[in-house]
Amino acid sequence: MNIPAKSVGDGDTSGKRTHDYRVSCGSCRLNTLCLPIALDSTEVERLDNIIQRGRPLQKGEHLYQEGVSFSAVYAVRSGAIKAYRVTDDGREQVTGFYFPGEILGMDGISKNAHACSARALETSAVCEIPFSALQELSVQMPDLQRHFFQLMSREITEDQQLITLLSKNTAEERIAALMLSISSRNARRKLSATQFRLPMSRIDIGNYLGLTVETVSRVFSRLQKLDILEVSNKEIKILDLDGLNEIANVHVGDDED
Amino acid sequence: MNIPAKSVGDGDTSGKRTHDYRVSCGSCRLNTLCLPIALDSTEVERLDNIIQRGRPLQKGEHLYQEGVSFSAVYAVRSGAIKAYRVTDDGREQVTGFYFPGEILGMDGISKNAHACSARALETSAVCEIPFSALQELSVQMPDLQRHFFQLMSREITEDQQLITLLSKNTAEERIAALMLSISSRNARRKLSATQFRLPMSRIDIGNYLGLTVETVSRVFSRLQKLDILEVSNKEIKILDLDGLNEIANVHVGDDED
DNA sequence: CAGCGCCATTGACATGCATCAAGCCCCCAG
DNA sequence: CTGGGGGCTTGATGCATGTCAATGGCGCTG
Repeated sequence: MNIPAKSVGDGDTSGKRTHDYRVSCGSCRLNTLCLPIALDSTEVERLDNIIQRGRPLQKGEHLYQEGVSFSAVYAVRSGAIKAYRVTDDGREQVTGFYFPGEILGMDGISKNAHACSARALETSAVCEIPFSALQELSVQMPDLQRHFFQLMSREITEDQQLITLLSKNTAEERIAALMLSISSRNARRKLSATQFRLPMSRIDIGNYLGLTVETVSRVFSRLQKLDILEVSNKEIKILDLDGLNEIANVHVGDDED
Repeated sequence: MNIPAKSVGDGDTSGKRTHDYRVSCGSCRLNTLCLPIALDSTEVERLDNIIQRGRPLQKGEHLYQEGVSFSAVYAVRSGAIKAYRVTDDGREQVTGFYFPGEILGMDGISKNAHACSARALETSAVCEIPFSALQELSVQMPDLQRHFFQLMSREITEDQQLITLLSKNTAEERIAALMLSISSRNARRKLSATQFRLPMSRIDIGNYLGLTVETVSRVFSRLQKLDILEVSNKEIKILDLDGLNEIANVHVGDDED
């Protein structure tokens, strides 16, 4: 709700879907972050032609569900999406949060079926990029192919960072790292790096970071007491970016020899 | 640098190292698991032409190091490779183990520099696949492009499985899952699914699974006491595959209501 | 064959986080 | 304005796993 999809805000659902959800890539504010990066204008136009833009997702609505057949990847235009999978014993594991300009769904390529589910954390607009068309286009546009390889590779390295975080770091370090990640992703979009509203619940944060809600809450309280964060429900203000970095960096050099 | 081009295989080296490192993809025992899958024979030949095969890596030798510029991905032909990154505070995080038929190095694509290091856990043979050539070939061979997308996607979903494991599961469950993973990867290569030698140390296992050596050791002892595994140093025999599966599956349905 | 060093095992103890439980805050509906 | 419910916070307690320490086993080297 704090990031209304441009052109969508009024008279959303019901019959008259004549609204232009059809922001083109060429005019999209995010085209320097998203897929079109590294393409020239005629290429962007061709990419634009394969992309589908639908009505925005309401909070809680699914973009896709684990197991359903894979046909497209998605770019977030506004709002926020969480991806999660359900473990064998029925618990949920959040695997990622996706913000405007970011692309999700690539996990589905390998088995031709989505390996996670994705749902909107708040009202969100999303561009659907049919994968078969993207593949064909990639064959014709090597820059696009390369860029998409890079996007997938980035997803891999980010997952590996999370693995490291989960495997080695304390609750405090994990929360600090997440806050910094959100901060820098905001900065990328020219939003405030020090003040933002978390779109996800404490439960989701804990789930993502391998912690319980209670621990998440306690860590926020502690960081507030240390004057590193100011936390008011979902509203976060980073008061001491250096301090936060220090915590996330596992206090390099804290120990003797 | 540590993988001399294939033209170097015979002739150059002193003595009788006339081994042909020049196994071609067409004749490679692993070609149904590896990159060539889904390609017809003329395509395999073209792929084969870009692949470099060097002398084997000795135990402990690096295949590539974090930070060095990225130029190729690698397929394991024999032996075993571990991938790891070094955290900000200098500790190591193992991010994966790679066995014959598996491909590593895709993390380097996004930044054009390797995001992890890779070193041989035992004497290993590796095929080097120059990435720029692979990209060009992919443009000409859509099946190859698709397959490579799938490989990257598989890496993503596997990382996500590890994330879930680290975030939700107990030490016992993690070890059980790793043993099962190795078991099924052995089976894929037509080796025994129930008896094998671990190429990695307890330290590496613990590091990979977010546990200390001591915990790994204790879990092995416990599983042995339960007659689920027979452990003799690195030699593992799975005595009760179902039992192991049950442990890894987090005892579905163990709790009331 | 002896000695050294690394890896693995085992035990005793410490601790960070989970669990359980209670209460509070905020938002929304009526 | 008032009541209810979900999400968040805070406290008390327990447990799984980390930490520290000692010992054992195996392979390598001279």
